[in-house]
Amino acid sequence: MNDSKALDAAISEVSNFHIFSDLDLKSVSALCESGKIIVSQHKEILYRQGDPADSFGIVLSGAYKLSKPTLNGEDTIVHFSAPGDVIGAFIMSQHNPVFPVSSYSMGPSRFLKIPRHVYLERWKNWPEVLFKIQNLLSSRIATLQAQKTLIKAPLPVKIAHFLIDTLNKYEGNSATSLSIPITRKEIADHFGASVESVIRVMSQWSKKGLIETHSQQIKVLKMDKILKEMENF
Amino acid sequence: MNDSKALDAAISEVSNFHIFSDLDLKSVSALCESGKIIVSQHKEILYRQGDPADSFGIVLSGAYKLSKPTLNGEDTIVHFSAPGDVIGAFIMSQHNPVFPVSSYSMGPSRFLKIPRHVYLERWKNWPEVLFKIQNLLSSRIATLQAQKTLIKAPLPVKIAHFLIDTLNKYEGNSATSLSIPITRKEIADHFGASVESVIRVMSQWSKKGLIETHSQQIKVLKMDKILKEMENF
DNA sequence: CGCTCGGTTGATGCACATCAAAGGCTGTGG
DNA sequence: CCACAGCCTTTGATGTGCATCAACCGAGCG
Repeated sequence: MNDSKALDAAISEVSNFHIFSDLDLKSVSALCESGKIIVSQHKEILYRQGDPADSFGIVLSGAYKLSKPTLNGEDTIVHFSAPGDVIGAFIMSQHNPVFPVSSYSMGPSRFLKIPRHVYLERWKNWPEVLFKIQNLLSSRIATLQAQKTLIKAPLPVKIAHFLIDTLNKYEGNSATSLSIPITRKEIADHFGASVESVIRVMSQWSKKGLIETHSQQIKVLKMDKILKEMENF
Repeated sequence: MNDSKALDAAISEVSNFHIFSDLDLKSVSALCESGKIIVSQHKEILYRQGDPADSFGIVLSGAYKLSKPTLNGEDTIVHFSAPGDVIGAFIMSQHNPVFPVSSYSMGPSRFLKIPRHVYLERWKNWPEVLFKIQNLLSSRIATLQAQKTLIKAPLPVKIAHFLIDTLNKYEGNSATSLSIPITRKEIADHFGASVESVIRVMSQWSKKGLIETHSQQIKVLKMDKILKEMENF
């Protein structure tokens, strides 16, 4: 088996992420003990909402979307997880935790899955780590709150914000092209809009040459004009 | 000065809250060192968004709303804080933190304000406490996510949910009457709706005898019918 | 080759927003 | 003590952004 070799590789990978930024390799290994690397293709399910949560983990590469069905059966996308994001750690300390949302891979992705007992035995008693998780949580709250200030904005403004934010998050500040595949439906589900409306906005932009998409890879051609869109409210 | 006496009283008060539930009085005192009790009347500002955050604290009684201006100058209410809620703790560990939202009292309220250095020296190094804060944060995320599943729901459904949730949160499960004053504008700002629309929904309910309001105190008369409203989607 | 999935487009309707006007209530200052 | 301003609520008239419904196309795929 080269399972343990793969795990070692993953450990050196995660040690670069912010959450482990000032820990040595040995500590990181301890935190990732019994970790398993999950490799997902496009649109595979990682965790199903309602299932008992006996593991959590860290996104290594690609992306996962967290979604929750609405009352009438549709889906709402609650969060897009980028590499370095922790999924499920926040609920590990509950008694018999259950996943509050489902997680699906977006394009080929990798995830380091760690059993719950490692959380309870190691993570939970390690102040520095708790602390880092707290930071992750609070930045996630900040994101959700920032999104809330857009509720009254018209759809094009929301989509423009989404594009800019997602570019920053996944590709860094100066990037213009999104490597993870995102469908219009997913954008719609993120805002509670309809696919058709999202399409109408984005195909306008395509026609005007502001953006370009090839098989779900979105590319921003005229960043300045997209930024202009954001100002309409 | 009976400042210290008042502080002692507040400390025994907070020690009942969930966040301190399994700490002894001495520990709680240590965590609340140099705390000051802030007494607010209706609609007074506690923290202003953008101001440097050199303190944080715990809601003792009443309620505070956390709001953030939208891009065009209006307000979005991001969270209602009940007694026992911690305000601002999540950002204490940033360098030169700044409040991401403004906080206003709703009706007469009291707040135990604790200087930032106490957080950095005591709270931050106390695993059990970090842990409790993590729980608070994750339940706040759960709330925000749950709200997100309502984006597509029609306004009456949203308002019904709001009433039920707020009743549970502030008054407990079986209560029917909200003691904190909430205006229709505040409900509207919570959803990004217009005051008029909220009024139209709620005055229908008033006419049908489902609810009753006297000077911003909302009372639910026919809980079952309100629960029915929630099912329309 | 038929199937599903993502994208697209047009026609129609509705749930809200917006605008406008008014009355009650509270506090404030002349 | 009255006038006035500000806030909250209300109601009606009008407009519009977006959902919904329906149909179609192209691409990948078992």
